[in-house]
Amino acid sequence: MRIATWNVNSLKARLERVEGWLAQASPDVLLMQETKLSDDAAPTMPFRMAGYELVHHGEGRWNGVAIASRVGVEDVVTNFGLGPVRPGAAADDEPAHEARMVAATCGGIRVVSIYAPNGRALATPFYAAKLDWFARLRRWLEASAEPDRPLVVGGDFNVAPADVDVYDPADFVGTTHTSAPERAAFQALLDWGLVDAYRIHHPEPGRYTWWDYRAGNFHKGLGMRIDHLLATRQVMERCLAAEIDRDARKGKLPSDHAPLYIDLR
DNA sequence: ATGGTGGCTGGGCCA
Repeated sequence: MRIATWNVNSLKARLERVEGWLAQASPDVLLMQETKLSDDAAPTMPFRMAGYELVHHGEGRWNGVAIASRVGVEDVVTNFGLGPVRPGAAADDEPAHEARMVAATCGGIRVVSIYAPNGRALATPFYAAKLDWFARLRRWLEASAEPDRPLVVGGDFNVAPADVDVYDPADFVGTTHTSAPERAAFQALLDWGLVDAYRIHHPEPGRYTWWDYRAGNFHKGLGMRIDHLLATRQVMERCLAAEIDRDARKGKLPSDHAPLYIDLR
């Protein structure tokens, strides 16, 4: 069983590339982020034609998460079960106002597709909201999931967990994605009972999932590892491999993220 | 130190 995650940066703009990647990589489950679509604009039919059910949770022009599965979809939960998102609501309003979380059970494994807030800059309300969002994710796991059951939390975490996950830690001092509170929020997920599946299989530095479109950063190798597949022990016991498909970042009009996948026996 | 690219759009905002 292959489970993948990919921040596609607009599923509308990327549909052909996603279809091509499904055909080539043949994942059983694909978690997507930044679909940038409303639910009624979700491309259900193209996925069905490729053999996948599509569960989409979006709000329109920003954010948006989805799960494509060819091994079934059960027990869908969106937005941490808080109800419909309300785009434009105040950041401190409840329920959460952005489409950043959808969960389903696929092939006997609970999968969660998440798109963590970027945070923009330290000492902004957006950064504080990012930390609050991670605290909410952790509380949701405590309330609605079991660390001794098969579970995968995957997506764009917008956190590089360690210095080896960025090309030059000095470049990130005073910025988001590498700050101690963000790393602590990531660690709190591991402490609950999740394992960073890619890092277990790849201790080496210089492995990234995102490269800025600008300044030729991809070709210079200037990236960050901010997309992750975190899995509970029952999944890790079955995990044979974890890979980043860097080739999918190449060519014309790619996403700025590469897909990441794990293979389970 | 700055700006660079891309995807919403239909002017900025966001990443």
